[in-house]
Amino acid sequence: MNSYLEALNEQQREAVLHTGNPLLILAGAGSGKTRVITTKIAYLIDQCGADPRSILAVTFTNKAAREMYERVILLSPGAEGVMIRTFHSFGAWLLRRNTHCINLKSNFTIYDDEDMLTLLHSLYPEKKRNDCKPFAHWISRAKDYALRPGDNLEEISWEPDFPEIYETYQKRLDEIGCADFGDLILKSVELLRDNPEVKNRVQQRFNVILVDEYQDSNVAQFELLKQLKGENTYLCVVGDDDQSIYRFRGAEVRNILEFPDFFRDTRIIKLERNYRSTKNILSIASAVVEKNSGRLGKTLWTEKEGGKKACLKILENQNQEAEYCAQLLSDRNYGDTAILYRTNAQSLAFESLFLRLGIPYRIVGALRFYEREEIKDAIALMNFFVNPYDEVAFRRIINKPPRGLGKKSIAIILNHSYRVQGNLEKACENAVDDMPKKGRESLSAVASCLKKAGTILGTVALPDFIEELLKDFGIAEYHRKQDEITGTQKILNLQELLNAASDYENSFEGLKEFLENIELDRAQFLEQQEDGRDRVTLITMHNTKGLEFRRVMITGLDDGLFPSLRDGIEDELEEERRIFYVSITRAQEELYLTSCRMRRIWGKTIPFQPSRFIFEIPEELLVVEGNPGTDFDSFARGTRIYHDEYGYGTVIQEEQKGRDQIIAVHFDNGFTANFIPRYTPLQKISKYDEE
DNA sequence: CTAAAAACAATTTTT
DNA sequence: TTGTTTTTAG
Repeated sequence: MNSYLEALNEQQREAVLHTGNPLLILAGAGSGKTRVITTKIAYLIDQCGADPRSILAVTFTNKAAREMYERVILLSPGAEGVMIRTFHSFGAWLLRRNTHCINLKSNFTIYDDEDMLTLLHSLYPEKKRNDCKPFAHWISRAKDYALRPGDNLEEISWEPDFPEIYETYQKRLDEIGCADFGDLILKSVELLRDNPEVKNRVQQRFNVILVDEYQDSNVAQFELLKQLKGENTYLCVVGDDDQSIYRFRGAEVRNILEFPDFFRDTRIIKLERNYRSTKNILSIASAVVEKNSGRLGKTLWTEKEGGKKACLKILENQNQEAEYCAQLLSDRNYGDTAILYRTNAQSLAFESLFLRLGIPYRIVGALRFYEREEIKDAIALMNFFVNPYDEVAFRRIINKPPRGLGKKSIAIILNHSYRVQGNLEKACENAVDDMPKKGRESLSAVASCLKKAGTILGTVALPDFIEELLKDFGIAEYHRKQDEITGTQKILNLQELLNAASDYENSFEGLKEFLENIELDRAQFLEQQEDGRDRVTLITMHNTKGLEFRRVMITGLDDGLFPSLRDGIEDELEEERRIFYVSITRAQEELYLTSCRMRRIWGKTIPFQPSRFIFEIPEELLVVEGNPGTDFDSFARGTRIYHDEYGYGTVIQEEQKGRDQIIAVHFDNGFTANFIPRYTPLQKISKYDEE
């Protein structure tokens, strides 16, 4: 009967069985925390007679939510009604049901970062789009910290105009009745705070709240939790301070550190047994993360003694790096291998080589489907149809393809919109007569297309409806032409979008649901492309959270790239180190590290030194291939050298700093530069070698 | 208004 | 170097 409890270790079982006061589970990497959460849910339903509908589980990504749901159902088929969502998706769910209590249109659209920027830009047309970017960023940050325009925003930005711009932006957003990502959380907090009856209803519904990846929650999300927790709500959060890697996005480690202070009598359970990695890999991870201060401190242990040592390879450039990984993959163990990198751009070298060699791969998260022009166009069109108040969508679709409706026409339509409470669809209809003759016809065509769409909806399957809409608006034709000119696959991508729509009901509600899922779960299309084939995973370090692979290759361990090291602030270095920690702990058995001496960035070749993190790995756990300091030792003054980019030159100065020799080279082209020969490919040449 | 030319940013990481 | 935004000329 309690078979799934028997599969747990003592701490895990304790965590599952715990009831009453709030519970904080500090779960190290690979300690089976997902198993604990899923088992806990199943146990509550099966053994404690909890109503599945009264359980809310919050995860960090939609993918994690889906996986958790599947695992729960596997354990307990009766758990179907349990709600497992991300914070944002939960916020959207809550707000949709209560738009009347808060200034949101009933069919409000969710704005992503790009939409935010478009709206800001439209409010400040005299500013360049790029100059609006920092403000969009600060607004997001402010919302992460649950700060509204009236609050003290000095922590967010010193820019004197910021509070006013934030206020203007928010005012306009509220007028349009739309929500950006931050609003999904913040407006939820405000909804519950200001509407006791709503709060009561929600608190009655959810008796149990579980939060996964709690270390990456932000202040606003913590506020939301406080609002959601009623007197009798059982609250359980699971996290690992060592794996907090989203501070740039407002994640606040203090949420986990101060959780016991806010919720009195919190029970803390640590899960320290690691089931994933070998002892060697775990020792490396521990040695690295121990360099951080300000951690709660855990000691992971495992029964998997020994294991292979990690292997570090120093390479000349990213092409060699890709070749090295390809070599390692010659054993064709694709499916259990992951190649990790810090920035998405680094995937390129791997992709082109693997394509050439026929190594099957999949990219997680990169080349975001939803960010593509044609997809955004299609979504904007649907959004505008659903929500005619959506100015951002309106601006995107009104003159695409070019139909003679530029700045002037938009201004006229916007003017009209004020007379119809901002309804831009009606404004289009009404504005037809005011149009200069050029735009008149095309605007009336737009208006009738929208009307026609309204009559078709519900009569045909959703993909057919969307296809019709795209055709009528000329979007399909526009991108077909683009495809012909530039050889892209925009039409194919649109087809993919249509396919995804077939899962939804052919009604207004179905369309709305489809749109919301797109906005909140952008990864879902990419995952649909998975065909179960054995493939290498190419993935950013951030995206690997929660995943594991038998063999992991961490690439680009170049100082400045990883750690990223922008201003060298110590705090940020600690976060980078946690990213390294997360990356290392993805590996079950084998760990490979690579570093490049040179890297082409923006068409320029930049020399790099090995990441400082490499030196934090205990020597006895690491095998180094391609010694970083082979025969580049002595560059005496006067030595002639050749450099790939700068050409021929002479060493004019030389000094020893620690174990590195630093030389200054005066090139024949007049340029002078400093190098550390150990890390820079310089050829020593004799005079006779020169032409 | 559109299309071509010029200017300019981009490499952190994502809901 | 690339792709995108802004300026300009028609």
